Amino acid sequence: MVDVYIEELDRHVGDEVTLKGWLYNSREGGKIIFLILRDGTGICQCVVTPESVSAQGWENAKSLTQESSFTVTGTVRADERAPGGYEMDVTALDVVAIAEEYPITPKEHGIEFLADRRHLWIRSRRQVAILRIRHSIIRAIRNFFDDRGFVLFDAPVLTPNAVEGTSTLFETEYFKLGKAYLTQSGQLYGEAGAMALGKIYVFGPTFRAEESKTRRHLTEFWMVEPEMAWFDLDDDMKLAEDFIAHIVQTVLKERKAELAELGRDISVLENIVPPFPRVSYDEAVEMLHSDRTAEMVDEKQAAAEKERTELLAELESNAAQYNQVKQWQRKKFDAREIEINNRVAELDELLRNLPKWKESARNFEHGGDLGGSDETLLTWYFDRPVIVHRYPAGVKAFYMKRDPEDESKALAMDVLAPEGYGEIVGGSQREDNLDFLLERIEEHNLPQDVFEWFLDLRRYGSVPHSGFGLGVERTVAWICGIDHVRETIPFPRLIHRNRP
RNA sequence: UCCUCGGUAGCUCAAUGGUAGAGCAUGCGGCUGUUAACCGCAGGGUUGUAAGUUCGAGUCUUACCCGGGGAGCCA
Repeated sequence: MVDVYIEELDRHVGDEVTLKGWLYNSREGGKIIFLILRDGTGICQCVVTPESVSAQGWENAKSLTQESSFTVTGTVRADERAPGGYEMDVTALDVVAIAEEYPITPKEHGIEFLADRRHLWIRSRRQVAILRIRHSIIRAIRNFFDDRGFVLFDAPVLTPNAVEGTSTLFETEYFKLGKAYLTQSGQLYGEAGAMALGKIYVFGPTFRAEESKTRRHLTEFWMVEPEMAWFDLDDDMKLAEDFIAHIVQTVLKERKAELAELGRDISVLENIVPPFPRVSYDEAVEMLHSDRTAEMVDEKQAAAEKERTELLAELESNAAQYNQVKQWQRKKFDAREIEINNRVAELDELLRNLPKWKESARNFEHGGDLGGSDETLLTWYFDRPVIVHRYPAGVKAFYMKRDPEDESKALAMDVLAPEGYGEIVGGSQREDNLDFLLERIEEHNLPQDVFEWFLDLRRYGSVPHSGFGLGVERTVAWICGIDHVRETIPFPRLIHRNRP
């Protein structure tokens, strides 16, 4: 008898094997029980009848509650009807632990309820799929850099100062040395690493104490930050697009089943190959001002209104039939009503926002930073991530190098993911001239003394260098096609939540 | 910090100012191929908190608490 995982069942058709796991769901039909077993690698329907198992085995099967742990032995059989494609005809079943009444039922739940039970929620198929994709993404990130001669370079989490002097950071007392802060970026340390090792990447958790309450923000998130000596902005952009394409193509290769579980449209991801379109800030502003952008907003508006009307018509028609149909049909109607109400609420919000987006794009003032809606509109032009480069220096960090061809611009670039996911990468060529950097520090009213070590990097053999940061959770959300980063990390830290 | 939406059964949601409901979950009964199984029965409520208007408040008003979405900022 051999113990196997559900993901290995395809190699054991016809064999008698043992599965170990938890009861995901069950259906009982008098003299037959269907047990849906999950083991972390997948789910498998196990069929039990009084003839197939001992009297004790039959009693065991009947006693199982949702999430009870148990082991089953039986013969593996391919079955078209089964989720996952394989079923087991059970010959023996042992209970390990009967679960108390499990709070997360196979029906719908609200986000607060689920977040309070995140330690259990991660057992759900959807969450398992997301976390497995996250794992593949992180492995793809490390492989990409490792295969190209980058050295992993860990930056400290506790730092004595704010990197960019702008964001609000988590603060703590550090013995007799005064305040210390949780890092908001490993970048400055990464620059030191690049001067020592050539090409490095910092990979770790990052903290922001801003009160951002949106689907794109966590207070604790993971960021990977490559930093390369002898790279200019063009090299930086080329690396970023190869990097992102590599991540997406790796997930497509390794996690087809999980993407299917999430209902992700694969064809959208298959487009993600280099080269990515490059748009300068100046061009981006022109695009925002263009008639084409206004038209696209109008088209979206019309499509949203049409969908809204159709959904409401369906709701009305269902309500009219409600009293004449069978009970099972009523349940379908009830479920559909919730679905429609949610979608209509989404559409209503979109319809409220679109006119504002249109206005804001039309009236965008050259020199300002791109807002969230402006970024979204820009991504509508392309079927893959778009790189926006050469932003006004005023809206970017002090350490970014000015464009020699236009001193008002910084050699910065952001990569915006399609489908409204927005900024997943931010990077730049760094200022390598000591005097210019000193000027910037003064302009930004930053304390020079805490940056002395950083200035040393320019004093002792300064070279052109560049780097960028990629937000892991935003990347996971985009690739998975899910609408909130809180589902992309095992235990999300949000402004109103730090437990479990 | 600001804007906006919400809080009704364990869960997801209904309920013109007029007797608080449904589905799921739970318990019991039925059913040998179910796919969020189905059919029947049962138990289950201080409508977020406090005050106010009213003959009467889940519903209207005010304040507060908690949460969702968004702005700013950013990955």
